[in-house]
Amino acid sequence: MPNEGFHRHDHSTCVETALASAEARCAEERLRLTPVRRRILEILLEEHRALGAYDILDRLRAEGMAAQPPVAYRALEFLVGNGFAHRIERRSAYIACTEQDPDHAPMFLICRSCDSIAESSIKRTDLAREAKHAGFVIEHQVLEAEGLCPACTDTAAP
Amino acid sequence: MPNEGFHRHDHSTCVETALASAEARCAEERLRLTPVRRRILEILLEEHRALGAYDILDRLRAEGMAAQPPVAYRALEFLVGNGFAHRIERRSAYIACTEQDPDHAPMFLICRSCDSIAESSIKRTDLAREAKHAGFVIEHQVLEAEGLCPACTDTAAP
DNA sequence: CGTTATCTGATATAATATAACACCTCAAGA
DNA sequence: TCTTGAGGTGTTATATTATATCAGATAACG
Repeated sequence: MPNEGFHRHDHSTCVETALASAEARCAEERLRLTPVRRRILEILLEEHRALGAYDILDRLRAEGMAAQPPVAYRALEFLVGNGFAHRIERRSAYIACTEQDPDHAPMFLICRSCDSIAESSIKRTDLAREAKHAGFVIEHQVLEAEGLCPACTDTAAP
Repeated sequence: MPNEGFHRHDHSTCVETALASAEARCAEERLRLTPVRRRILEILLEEHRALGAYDILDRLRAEGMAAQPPVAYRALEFLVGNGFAHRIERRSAYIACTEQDPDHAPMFLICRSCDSIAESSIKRTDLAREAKHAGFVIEHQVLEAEGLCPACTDTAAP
């Protein structure tokens, strides 16, 4: 299914699967998925929504782990840098990655009413074409759309 | 010219033209382009790059205007809300708008080397099509691409 | 002219993010 | 085996970005 962000699904297995595949890729590419990094990815996967760095720190603190801001920011830098998570700029928040396709750039659909976020995607070339007109070489794309998700279109304030 | 962000141009006239057209539109739509708002728009136009709210406050302070954070944030809210400026999420910064076409969403090309920013654009429908698959209604789009501008492609670090 | 909405000025504080340094650990090379 | 260096963690302190709130001013409009 290309986009399950706004749909129910079996959550415990999806967390396990994603964690396992992250572990596999780290082993393959000699990346160190240390305990803090792994736990933070797991938290993001469990929540299945965007969390602020300080939300994550609260969780870590509750579990007795080290919880100074750099702990979260460093782990998030690793996770985002390696494609295991994304930063949602509009929210200054972080969310686990649910699709990894090198040909597509992630696109996020953020509901202003219920704050749910779905990860969609767009062909990388679609934006690259625009950039090319300006002689610009894209290294990182931010595609975020804010609006109303299917569940909120009827009920939310205008 | 569709995109002059990475090119030289006559700057004093472009500031004047943009200000005049902002004034015209405000008169037309009963929007209040007050002195602070006008001055901040002018600063953004003069700089022709993205400024942080506190950069703007420094400028205001130097000119003897009120310069508490809310002064800038309120004016920026007005300017962004009415399309006279944009917020660059990747930089937590603000830039004057250089194109206004209701059919197109602004797209920003941010050079990671020299930090220049060009405003390009993309058909609104291009992203809306993706969103529609998810039953999502877009109200606001953020399209930002980070990379290297033409002037930096050769010289910048990899 | 009076009323109401909008805007400004100011203080305080919240939320987000980074700098810097000591220490640890583990693998690669001498 | 030693040692050395890169990358990771823990911690303190601080920087940067943004908002809540309330009192007073000004404009819009009947």
